[in-house]
Amino acid sequence: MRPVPWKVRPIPTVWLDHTTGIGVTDSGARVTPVIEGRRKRPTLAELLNTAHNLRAERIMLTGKVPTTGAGETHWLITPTPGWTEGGHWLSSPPTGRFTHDTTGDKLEVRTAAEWFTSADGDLTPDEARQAWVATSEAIRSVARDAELLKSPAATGTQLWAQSLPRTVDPEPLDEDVAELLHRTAGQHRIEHLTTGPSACGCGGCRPLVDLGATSHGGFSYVDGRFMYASLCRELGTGPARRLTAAQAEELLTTSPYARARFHVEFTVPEWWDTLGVLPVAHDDVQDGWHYPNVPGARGRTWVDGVELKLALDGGWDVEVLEGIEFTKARVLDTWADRLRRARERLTQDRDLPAPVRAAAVSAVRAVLIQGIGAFASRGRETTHVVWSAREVPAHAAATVVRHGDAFAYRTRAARPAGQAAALYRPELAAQVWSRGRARVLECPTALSKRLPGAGMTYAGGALSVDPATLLGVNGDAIYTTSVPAWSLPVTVPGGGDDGEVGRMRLQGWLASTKLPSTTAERNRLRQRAEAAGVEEALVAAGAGEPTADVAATDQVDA
DNA sequence: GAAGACTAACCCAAATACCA
DNA sequence: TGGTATTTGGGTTAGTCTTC
Repeated sequence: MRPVPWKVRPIPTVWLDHTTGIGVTDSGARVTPVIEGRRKRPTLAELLNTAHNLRAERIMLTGKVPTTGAGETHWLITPTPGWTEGGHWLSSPPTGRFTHDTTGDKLEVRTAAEWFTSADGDLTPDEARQAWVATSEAIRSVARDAELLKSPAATGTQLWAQSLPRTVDPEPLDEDVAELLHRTAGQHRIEHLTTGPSACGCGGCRPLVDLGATSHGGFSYVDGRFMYASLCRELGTGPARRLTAAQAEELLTTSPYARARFHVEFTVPEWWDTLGVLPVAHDDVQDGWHYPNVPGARGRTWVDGVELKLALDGGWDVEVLEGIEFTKARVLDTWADRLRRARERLTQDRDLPAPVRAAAVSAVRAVLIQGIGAFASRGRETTHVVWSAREVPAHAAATVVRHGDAFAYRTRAARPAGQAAALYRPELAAQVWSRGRARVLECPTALSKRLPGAGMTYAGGALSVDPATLLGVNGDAIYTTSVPAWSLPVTVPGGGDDGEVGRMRLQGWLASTKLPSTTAERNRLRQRAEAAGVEEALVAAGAGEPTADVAATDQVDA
C-alpha cells in the first residue's frame, strides 16, 4: 500500500520571543505585543491576540520557554479570555491549540526548539524565521512541492510519501509481526559504563571504568554525523515470513545480510573484555534495555540481523530459536538521500549567518530522526484539559496530571486505519535503530577497507576503543577518556573523518575533568565538552592551526 | 519585436547492477 | 553491508519557430 502525499499550504506564522513577546512576521516585519497595564511581559492571551490581529494561524516561540516540573502549572494552562483551548500537547515539545471565541479562528502555539537546536544560546525570532525559510528552501530544492509541515515528524513522513520510487509499493506488515516488533525492538542504546549509581546491577553487565581507581581523566565526545541518513539503505519491509529455527539458521549461513530479525539465546565469550553487543530487555519493561558483557553471561532476546552478525563476527556463541525474514526493498533510500542533499546544500550555503545555518541543519536532522520515529508511531496522543476531576473520562483516569487547578489527561487515537496505515512502518524504524546500535559499535572510517575474509579493517566505533577508556554510549555517541584517533579529521595523522555523512567524529574534548558516575553528570560533561570544542585535541594530535573554513563547518556539524 | 509554443540537447538525480 | 560503476529517465534550458 503506497502512501499518498497530501497537499498543505504554508501556515501564516508569527515568530515571538516567549519572554518579551517581541518578534517578526513571516515577511520579517517587526511585531510588538499589546500589553495591558504596566506589565513588561505579555500574558499568553496577549500573545494570542497579537498573532490574531496579524491574521497568523501559528505562533512560534523562541527564547526561554519554561519547562514544567512536577506539580507546577503548565505555562499553556492559564486563563485566556476570548480563546478556548482544545487538544493541547503538554509534554515535549509542547503545543497549544486555541480557537477564537467570536471568529472561530484557530491558532496554534509551538516552540521553535521543536525544529531548531542550537548549542550556543537561543535563536532570536528573526533568526528562527530565517532558519525556517532556509530549511524549506533546502527541502524544496530536493523535492518539488515539498513543504515544512506542522512538525518535523509530519514533514519527514510527508517527504517519504513523496520520495517513494514509483516502482516500490511496500506491503504493510501483518498485525502479529508488527506487534512483535513493538514488543521486542528497542531504540537508542543508552548505557553508562562506569562504576556508580548508573551502572547496571543485573549481574550480567559490568562497568568498564572503575572510578574508585581513576576518578579523573579526559572526556571525549564522539558522535555520528547525520547518522540515520546513512542507515536507510535497502531496508527490509513487508511481506514478512516467519522462520523456524532451522530455516533461520539456514538463512543466516546463506545470506548473512538478509533483512531479518532473529530470536536468539547467546552466551558472552569467556575472553570478552569490552561492552556488550546484544540488547536485552530488562525483566521489568519499564527499566529499558541492557547489554550483558560479563563472560559467560547468557541472554535471550530478539535482535536484528546486523547486530547478530556483529556478535557472530566477534565470536559470540549464539543459538537461533526462530526468525522473521523481511523483503528487501529501497523504501527509504531516496528519502534519506534527499535529506542528505538538503543538509549538504545548507552546510555549503555561505550566505546564511552561522547561527541560522546551524539551526537549519538541525531542522533537517530533526526531520530525519523524527521521521524515522514516526514510522513506529501507533497513532498520536492528545492532551485534554478540564477544570474538574469529574470531567475526566474513566478510561483516561490513569493518565491524569494535576496542573494547579486544572486536570490534564491523555487519550490515544485508534490504531491508524486507511491512509494513515500506509505510514505505519515499524519495521523501518526498528531496522534503522538496530543499524544505529550496530554502527555505534563498529563504524566505517575513511581509513576502512573491506577485505575478503578479514571483515572491516580500521573501523571506528565503541568496539575499537580501549575498553578501559569507555565511559558510555548514548545513541550514536560514545564517551571515552582519551580521543580515538579515527574520530579526528583526515587532515591529522591517523584521522578517519573525511566529512562524510555517517562518520563518527570528535565533537568535544576536555583534557582533564572529574569522570562522570551518572548519566546526568555525563550529559553535563558532554555539553561542556561540546562548548570547549576539539581544537585542543587537534593540536595534541599534530594538526596545524585550523582554518576559518574548518571552524565554520564545525559549527553546523551538529 | 515580443511573446508563446515547440523541440532537441544536455545534465543530473534516481534506479539498478555488481563487487569486495 | 558499504562502495562504485552504469544505465535510465525526468526535467530544465537554450535555441528555433510561429504568430500576432
